[in-house]
Amino acid sequence: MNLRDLRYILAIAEHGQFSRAAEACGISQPTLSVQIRKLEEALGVTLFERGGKSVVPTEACDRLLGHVRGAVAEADAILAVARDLRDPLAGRFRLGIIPTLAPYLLPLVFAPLRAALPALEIEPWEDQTLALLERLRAHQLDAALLATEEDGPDLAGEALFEEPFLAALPPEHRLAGQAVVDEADLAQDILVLADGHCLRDQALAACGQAGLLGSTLRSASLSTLLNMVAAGYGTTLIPGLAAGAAQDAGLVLRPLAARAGRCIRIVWRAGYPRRAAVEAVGQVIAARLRPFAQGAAAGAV
Amino acid sequence: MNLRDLRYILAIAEHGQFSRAAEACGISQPTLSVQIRKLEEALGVTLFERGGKSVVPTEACDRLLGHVRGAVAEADAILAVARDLRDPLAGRFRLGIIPTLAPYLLPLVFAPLRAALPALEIEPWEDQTLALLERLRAHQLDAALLATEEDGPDLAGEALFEEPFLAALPPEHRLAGQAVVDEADLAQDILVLADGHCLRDQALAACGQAGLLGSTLRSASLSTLLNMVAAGYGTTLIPGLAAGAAQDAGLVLRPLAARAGRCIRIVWRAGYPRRAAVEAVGQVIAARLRPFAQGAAAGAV
DNA sequence: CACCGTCATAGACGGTGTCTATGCATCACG
DNA sequence: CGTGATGCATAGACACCGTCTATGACGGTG
Repeated sequence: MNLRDLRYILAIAEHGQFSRAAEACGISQPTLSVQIRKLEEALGVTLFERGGKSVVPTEACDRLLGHVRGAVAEADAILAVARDLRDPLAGRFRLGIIPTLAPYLLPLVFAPLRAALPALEIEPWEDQTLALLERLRAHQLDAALLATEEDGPDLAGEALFEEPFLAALPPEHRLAGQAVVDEADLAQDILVLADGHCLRDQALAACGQAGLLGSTLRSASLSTLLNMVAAGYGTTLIPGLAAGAAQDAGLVLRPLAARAGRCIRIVWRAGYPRRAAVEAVGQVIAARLRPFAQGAAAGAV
Repeated sequence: MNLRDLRYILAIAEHGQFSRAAEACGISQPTLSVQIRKLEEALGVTLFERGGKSVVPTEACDRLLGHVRGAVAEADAILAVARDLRDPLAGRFRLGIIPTLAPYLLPLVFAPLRAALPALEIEPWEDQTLALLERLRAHQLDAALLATEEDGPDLAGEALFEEPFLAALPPEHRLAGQAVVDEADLAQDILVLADGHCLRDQALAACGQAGLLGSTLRSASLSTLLNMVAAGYGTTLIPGLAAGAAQDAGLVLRPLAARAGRCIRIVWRAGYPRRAAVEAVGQVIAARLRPFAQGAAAGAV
């Protein structure tokens, strides 16, 4: 039995197919067939039931899979720690980012990150909070940028910066004349994102949950939402970093009376060995965002 | 990196010496030296500080050792679990059984199965033929006991025993006086099971499909059917193993002139890897039913 | 009926883990 | 300060095994 074999098992279990799994492992399909057969003989256990088109893990395989994943994860940890010992700030770094943050934050921080951490190959991965947490726990991400509060005892997090919310209005809207908009006033015709976006819940919470009735329309993306508001379908509440995009869409932005906002945090697994890399990435992002935070404190972004 | 290499690391860490560690691993000392050096080069980390007499793990090695132990422990767990799973006559065995067979067969074969295959945890699953075939193909059953003929090329089956049908009559019925009942005579007032039961189709086929018009009432279960017949609503045709239950309900049973009956088969997926378990289960059931088959040949069950 | 996708099998090749033989460094000791 | 003992490193030979390409068997599909 070999670590390589274990990775083969995981690949087949994931792809449900020998050929795809072989491709994913970078070997030929016959090689994979032979290796799995040898492994099955060595273990004395049939791992997969081959039936024409489909390859289904046997119950025996299911009972082994946990340990297989464990062994592979530990092996990966060894490699990661070794790399970290050579140079903590080098290697691939998979960073999850929520969709209401990624398009506005990444352009800001990508260059500074490359400059400060040239050896760190940052791979952004954009998805909603729950999906990111899942991938994080599955060791498919090294860290994630989230706007939610706590994530369980197996994860750790650190606040990077505060992002105030802004009222986004069509120019002709009755509230556009005010210098500051009260959150409760927004609630009457607020448009929110689709389920799963943390911004949706936060926007509704800031406005006292009222907007729910008024808006059956729930946009899948923030940019769609901005265009909907620009077309006069209602108002919305946007994160500060999206101010530029909102202005480009022709919207009027106003600070909120109660200064509602969200806190962007970087989150990682509690046992993650490359803490230095997480810290460094967090530092760079927080440093890049500091001028914006001061601007927000002054009431304009 | 290799699981073998990881065991080498642990051996050296334990013995504090290459030669002893090599001996413990069953390899020569030069081999161990070479392998560790290669591993150190691959990881880019010096693992042991060789100082003349003493071999001391580096700090880097200390930080890796936990993961190394973890990986080796998981690998050992895989081997241990596989050893447990090696016996095909052990573990869960999900056996589908049709409703017109289960209540009468299970009490007969459950004890013999436990006696002959003590490590096999048989989980009966009672449902109609089509549902069982679906679950079988979906890998949610290991095998099924059916009374139908063929099931497609992706499945295989083996006959276990023949089960003759019997005419079941109320004692006061006009046919009750006959020693043998002709199938066609039953057709006039036969009651049958609801759609989906294979016994329904087989009973109608045996009687020439005639009974369909006479009986708008279609029972959902065989025991309901027996009670309906006992109450004088008609006659019916029951599988031999239900004879006891029918007599308990106060019915008169008569053999059929054309000796209609059904064949109980055990069916499994063509590619199912635990053939030995299927064979063993089939053998035990067939052996238990052999005395009944002789009794049926003599005309009474 | 031919074609495509899938897994299994066969034979050839190259890498690598293993061995034995030997060299080198360190340490104990007379 | 030699000398032997002990322990790790190096070198070359060999065998195994993981890999490849080519091909076969099987099932589904146009």
